[in-house]
Amino acid sequence: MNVRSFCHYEKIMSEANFHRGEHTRTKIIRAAHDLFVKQGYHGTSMRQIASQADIALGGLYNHFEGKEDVFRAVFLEYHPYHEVVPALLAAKGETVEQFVRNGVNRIYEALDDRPDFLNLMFIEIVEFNSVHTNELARELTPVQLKIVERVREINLDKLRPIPPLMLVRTFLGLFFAYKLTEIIFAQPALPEFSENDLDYFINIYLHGILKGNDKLQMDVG
Amino acid sequence: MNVRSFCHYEKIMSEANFHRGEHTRTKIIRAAHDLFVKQGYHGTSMRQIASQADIALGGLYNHFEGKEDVFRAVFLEYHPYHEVVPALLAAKGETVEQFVRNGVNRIYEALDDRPDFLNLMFIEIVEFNSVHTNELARELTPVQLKIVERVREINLDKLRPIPPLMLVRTFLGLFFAYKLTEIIFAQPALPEFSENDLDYFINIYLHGILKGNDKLQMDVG
DNA sequence: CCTACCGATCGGTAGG
DNA sequence: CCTACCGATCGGTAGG
Repeated sequence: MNVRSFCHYEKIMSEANFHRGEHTRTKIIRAAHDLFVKQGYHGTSMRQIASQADIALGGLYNHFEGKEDVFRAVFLEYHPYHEVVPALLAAKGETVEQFVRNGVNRIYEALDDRPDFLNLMFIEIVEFNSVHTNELARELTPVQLKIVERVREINLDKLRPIPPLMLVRTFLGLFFAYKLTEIIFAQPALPEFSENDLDYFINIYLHGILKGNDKLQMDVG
Repeated sequence: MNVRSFCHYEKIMSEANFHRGEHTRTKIIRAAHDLFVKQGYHGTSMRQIASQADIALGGLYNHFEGKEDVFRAVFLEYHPYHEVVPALLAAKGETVEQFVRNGVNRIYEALDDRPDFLNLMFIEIVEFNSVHTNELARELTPVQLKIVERVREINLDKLRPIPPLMLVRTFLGLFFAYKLTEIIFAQPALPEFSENDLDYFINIYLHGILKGNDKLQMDVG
């Protein structure tokens, strides 16, 4: 939880008030998140957020400096890295293939509750020219290093020569490729893509990073 | 050019006026596109669009029913499929690898002038819940079939068993993976990613779809 | 009668 | 944390 530096007028605050304030702030962020991913940034008004969070419009400004500040908090609080980084660090397996499949499963399950996590990133890119994304990238540099270290611990004998960071980047790219092409190709009227579509992406990726003629353990293709 | 069905009241129109009207419509779409990709949908006002197109606000409504109608026209006119589909159909090569590399180059060059083509798709997804994307997907079904036919003409001996449509989908996913992870990982303050980053994605993809132990002709990894 | 626009203004809402 | 407002601007439309 952040320091409540947004409360300029409160010099002294009781424990009870502090927790009440934190709770309100959390309510606002959740309400704002739901509205932003559904309606976009400019499409969502401060009045809607206030109403959804069960406070008056003016009350928002006790917790946030303005609309962009609300979005920034939502973005930092709901960014998928909260799920993705622990999943990457916790992934286990004896071979690279097992590691990748385990990592995919962990991430897939962690993001399953939030099918619209991409919307948050898209809003940030189009409405704020990725300024918060860049801010986050700077802050997460040590985390990147930690992940790279973790990758180096794996037995990479069977891996083609690919820099660890590029390995992580292409791995995450897998999900973007899958999700975005699903949106592009999908036609709600027609029968859905089969459920093992993601498997094609995974297997192509695994064949792509592994050496030569080893057959994958759980190949579907 | 589309039929000007938006002018319900026009029963007869002279050639000169028709072309003047078409030109104005084109100017509006270009102006709106530039503003939308820079500022988002709700972030762009009809007044800004009119101003940028050098006409009065009221004049917009002689060409479009409203703001959403303007965006729809921009989306259909500037969607990357205009560049991507011809590039895919025109790709040449004697091996799958040559085909893929040629296709990548054609698409890369065609989209080079429009680094923000993703923004248009992102706005559509977050602001309109992909309704225009779905509309487009339905209209482009025959085009999909044409591309799949084209893929079948290629010598696919060296290819792992992957359905042609999945081949096309993962191929396009390549660009999304590259572009989006570039945004996520990039830090303007730090030295840029090297210029051959895309090559890693391409080579992983090629290794991923091709059989066994064949060495790629132009491998960098 | 038409097309292509204008200046002015409508009812509501924006962030603060 | 609320009520009561502000300057400005929103998308869209009026008559001419």
